Amino acid sequence: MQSVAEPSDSPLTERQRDVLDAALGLLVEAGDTLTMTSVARRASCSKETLYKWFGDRDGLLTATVQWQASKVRGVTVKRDGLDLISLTSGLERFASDWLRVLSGKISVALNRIAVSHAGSDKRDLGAIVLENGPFAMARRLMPLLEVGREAGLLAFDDTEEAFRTFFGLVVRDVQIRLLLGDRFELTEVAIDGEARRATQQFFALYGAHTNGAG
Amino acid sequence: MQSVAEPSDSPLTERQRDVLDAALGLLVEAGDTLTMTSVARRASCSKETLYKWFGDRDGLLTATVQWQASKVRGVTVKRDGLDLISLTSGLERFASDWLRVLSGKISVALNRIAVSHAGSDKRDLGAIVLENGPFAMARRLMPLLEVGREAGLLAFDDTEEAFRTFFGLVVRDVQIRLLLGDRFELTEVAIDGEARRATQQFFALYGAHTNGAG
DNA sequence: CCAATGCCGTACCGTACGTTACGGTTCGGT
DNA sequence: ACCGAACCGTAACGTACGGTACGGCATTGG
Repeated sequence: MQSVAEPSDSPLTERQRDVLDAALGLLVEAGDTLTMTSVARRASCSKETLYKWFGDRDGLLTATVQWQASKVRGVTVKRDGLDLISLTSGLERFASDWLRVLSGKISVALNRIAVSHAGSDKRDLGAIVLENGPFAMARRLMPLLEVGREAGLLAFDDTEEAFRTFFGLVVRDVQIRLLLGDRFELTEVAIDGEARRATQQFFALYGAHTNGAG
Repeated sequence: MQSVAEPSDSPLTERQRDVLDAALGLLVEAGDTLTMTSVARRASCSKETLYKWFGDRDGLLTATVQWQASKVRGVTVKRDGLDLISLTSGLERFASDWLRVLSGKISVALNRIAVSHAGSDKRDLGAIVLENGPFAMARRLMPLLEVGREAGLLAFDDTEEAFRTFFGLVVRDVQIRLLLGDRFELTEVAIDGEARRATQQFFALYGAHTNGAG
């Protein structure tokens, strides 16, 4: 076991990013059945290089998931001049963005990989996906909710509770059905409709003009 | 390829059920890394018998998932004398039962297997899990919701819409976090609390005394 | 022009595991 | 007592794939 450069330590070269993109494409197409040989062929590189750069198969998978995660860093929330209209549209955009990402082939493939490797004693892909999936959404959304509360538009005690309810209203059974392979038509307009409904229901539960939660 | 008795065709013998129980235990412990050899050893049977009974590894997994599914057939809904109290308690029991099953080791293991095999061109475990998971819950719950509507206690247009919202309020991010390997404390009292909250929120959205949905 | 380095392509190795084959044992039927 | 079926235990086979070794080429620096 020689010392291998951790992907998080050193920034990736362009060639390495190309290799990871190739791996990502194969992950989407073939899922967990992707082989080191297929990655090498797709990326037009040698297996030796794969092992030198990423250590082993698990390292390659981890680096691929992290690479995709690094591509979808979220936008931040600006706290100024928040009224009901902008809060509503902000929540709706969050919801539709989330559904769009969630139903994308890449997200489905990565979640599948992470789920099937969960509980393994090796590097934990599940933690990475959690960190860049639900937890990232929470980090982006919870400040917005609290700003809404400070502006007197929302009423709740526990921000995380409120977030998780919003999550449930938005995602419902969509993600698990996608992961389990259910054929799923989720058009752009359907996503926008879902986002509007979820936001509306969230206001019905946590809007300041109604009774608070709990 | 000789003709193999499909598990759905012929009822299982007691010995076969024992074998499948052994496979189920290994599935929970080892996940998808279970080997035919390990199942044969655990079940004290020969590999030849496994192949004769179940065809191949995939057939064994499928039979195991179906066997577990057949064990958790749900209870039916009685339509008589439904008032607000019994509807509420019915929904709460549904929710708590669902969360209890969902967070169980067997459910997590089976969903992991099904997710990691989804998209394969072989027998579709995902469809089986979907059928006996979310869809089974829908089949059990939707009649109850409609009875509640007929009794003037609930107001909604689309029963499936209402069910999926209930699903979202109950499950939220619990299942995906469990599948991704997040350590999760979900005690009995916590489950009951979650069930009460979800039911309460569902009434806030779909109760007949409030505005209907959409 | 000449190392030296880095990487490609490929052949190769070791192993794990699905699958098959086979001898030995139990057991119900006649 | 004999037969055949079913099954156990285990050895053996075939293969796919992770991981390694090595020869050749292209680029860089001197």
